[in-house]
Amino acid sequence: MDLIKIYECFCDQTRLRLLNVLSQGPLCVCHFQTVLAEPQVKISKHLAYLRARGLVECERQGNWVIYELPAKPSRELVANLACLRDCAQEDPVFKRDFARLKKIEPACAWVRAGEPENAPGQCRC
Amino acid sequence: MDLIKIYECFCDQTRLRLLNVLSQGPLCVCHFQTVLAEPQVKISKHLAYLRARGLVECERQGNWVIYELPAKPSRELVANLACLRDCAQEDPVFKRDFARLKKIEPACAWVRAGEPENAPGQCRC
DNA sequence: AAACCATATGCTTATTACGGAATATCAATC
DNA sequence: GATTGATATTCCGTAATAAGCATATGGTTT
Repeated sequence: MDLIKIYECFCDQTRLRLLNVLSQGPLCVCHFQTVLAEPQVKISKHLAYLRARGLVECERQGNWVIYELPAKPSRELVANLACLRDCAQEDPVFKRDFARLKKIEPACAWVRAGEPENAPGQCRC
Repeated sequence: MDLIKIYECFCDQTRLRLLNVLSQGPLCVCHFQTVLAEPQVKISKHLAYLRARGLVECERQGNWVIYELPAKPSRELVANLACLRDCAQEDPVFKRDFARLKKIEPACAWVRAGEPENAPGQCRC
């Protein structure tokens, strides 16, 4: 029963926030730190947790590691992410994350565009 | 963030099975034992877990305790139960539970009908 | 190669979760 | 009131989780 893995990932607030933000597109770890305003260890560990259960995938690009939702997500994952997205609509925490995400959008445009050659020498967020 | 409580309840297989079966209507504990084919302690504890988080409600009727989904479920709960129902459609474990539920339907008709006066003197399942 | 940056991994502690065996509660019946 | 039936709780051991600190890794730059 693969559903369990999904719900194990969903039952922590930090992970829900990560997944919610990821629904807007790929990001690298430093961006998560800024958007969630949580320490690096915390972000990194929860991403590892998600990765171990197949809820996210990642790819290294130089110093940066880009995380994104699976390219071929299961039916269950799609359904539950949609449900989450729906439920999170009004939640202040999720809304705040989205607001901060919008703010740093310029700084992470190269990720979304898939242009590692445009990555800054140093993190800008 | 109330979503977390929901997902905490969802991340155990026994609880998912309980909720799935409950989606068909109220039942009492002995019925769950038969349908899930799990020991009494296990069923009772997981029902208590669900109750503590508001995912189920219960009412005593003589020797029996009837469990059901909340009369006024939150928007999030409704959405997630629907999603679960959708995802569980083809799962063999859930399907087996439904099959066993159908088998004992006569034995628990009085629960669904809300007729405690028709409860048998002794458990029939 | 040394310094630096972004990210990951041990290690520790506290908390919570799960299961089973035994026992307790609560209600009905004899 | 003693017994029986249905359900809940306690106690135990084990395992998983979450968080922080310190440190390690992998890659880039000088």
